[in-house]
Amino acid sequence: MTTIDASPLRGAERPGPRRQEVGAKIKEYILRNRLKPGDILPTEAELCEAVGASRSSVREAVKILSALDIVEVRHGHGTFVGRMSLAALVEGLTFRGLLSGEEDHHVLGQVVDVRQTLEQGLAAQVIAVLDSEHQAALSALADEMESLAAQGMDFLDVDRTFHVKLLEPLGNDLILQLTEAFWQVQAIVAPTLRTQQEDRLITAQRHRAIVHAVAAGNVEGLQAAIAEHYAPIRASIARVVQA
Amino acid sequence: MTTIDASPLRGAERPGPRRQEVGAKIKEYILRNRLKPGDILPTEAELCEAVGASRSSVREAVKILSALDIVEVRHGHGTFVGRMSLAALVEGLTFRGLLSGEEDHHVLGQVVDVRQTLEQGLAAQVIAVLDSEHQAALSALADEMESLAAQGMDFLDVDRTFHVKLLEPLGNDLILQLTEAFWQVQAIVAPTLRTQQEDRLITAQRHRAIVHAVAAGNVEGLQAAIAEHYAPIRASIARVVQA
DNA sequence: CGCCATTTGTGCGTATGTATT
DNA sequence: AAATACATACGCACAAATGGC
Repeated sequence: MTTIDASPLRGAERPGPRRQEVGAKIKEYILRNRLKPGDILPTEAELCEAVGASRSSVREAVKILSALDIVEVRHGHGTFVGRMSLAALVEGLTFRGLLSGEEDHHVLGQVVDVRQTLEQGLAAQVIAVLDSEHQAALSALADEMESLAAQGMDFLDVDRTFHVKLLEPLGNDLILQLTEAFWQVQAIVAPTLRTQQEDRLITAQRHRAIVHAVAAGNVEGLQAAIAEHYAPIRASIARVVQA
Repeated sequence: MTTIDASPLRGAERPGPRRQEVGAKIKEYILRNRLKPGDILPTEAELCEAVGASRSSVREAVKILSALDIVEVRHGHGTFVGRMSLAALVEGLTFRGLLSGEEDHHVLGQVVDVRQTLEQGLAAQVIAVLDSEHQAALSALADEMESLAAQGMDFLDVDRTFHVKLLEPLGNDLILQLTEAFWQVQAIVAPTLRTQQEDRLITAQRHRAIVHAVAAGNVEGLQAAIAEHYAPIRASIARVVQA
């Protein structure tokens, strides 16, 4: 028999809502079988039989797990173990930011705080583990940003790549994903405060200052450069609060 | 008519899965009506009619939103705007940690890295804004921890409160919630590496060192104290990796 | 207290869209 | 091109929980 049981659960218990129970069992199944991202899971019908629940309950449970990127559903193909990204964090924080952004942008300000804290706090380690290869890559990205800014174009993708590359040598996946997540939140929420084009030019130049500080191996200089890099967005937020 | 439309969507489009479309409309509804956490939403039946979808689709959409804590469903009562906590981050990261913890605990190690980076990076601000009231509270918590540790009892709740109180004066909700989220992940995942009782005693004492550094207004001393505070858990992780 | 209306939770049948073979 | 396997969507009926009367 292939019954999936998270816990022995004797006869008449009330383990909460059905979908929660089913979700727990699916997670148990993944753990017990040592499944990795991309591995396929049983079909809905099989899951129904295994956990003893109806399709509705199984579907709702799977949808919750897919929202957390613990599983990934591909229409007409099957259900697979997800890549466990921080997409849920992005969506949740983005919505909070949009909701708060109707008046002030205090959530956006907090996101900027966290980004700056993380990057400044990691400044010493970044300099310690930096190799010439990454340094060259960062420099090239700064060039590209300045070029795009000069043409009045936005450089969102380049900016995102820059901040990821900056922390990549640390070898900490979680920090990288958090960085990208907060970047995405800012990128989605920030446009509600229409930043001037001047700010973009300044921001581009501030990335070069970061590269210089990294190359010089100056920890305090890097921290200062990071702080100045976030100054324009902070000013934009403050501007809205006053108005 | 009370039709909820996120976008004009002309006749025959393919706006992706039904539940996604419905979820977007529900979020739109919350935004447009400036609803706050705790406010009630239309019933499932009303949502069905408003968005023109079946109850199954609406339910799946609502379940996804509830997983992100954007809405909160109370059986027999109704659906409400959620408190938008970071519960989804906790659940996702916890599962990742448990999955990786089957062999090494690299996810747990990354969580510790982030916690330490945040607290060290905020050390200067913490000292700057600290008042005597919070300082007394932290000292009392350190006392309690040492007392509990001496009796061989665990002090999880006290530890959690300590780290929250430490960063509370900063007035940044997001940082506070992230701190609590990562703390929860560590509290759930760490028990899979059975930490010795000695470590608990040491950890309790290290909290007192943090209090002293804060009181002394010594930024670098505080950062060092924070680093040493995380040393035992790091050692436990390293121990498992070797074995 | 019990009763009852409201609302969400669960189960099931069926038809449709999608991808692989 | 056809067949197969699978997820998607809809609709209905009933169960369970909550709150007010």
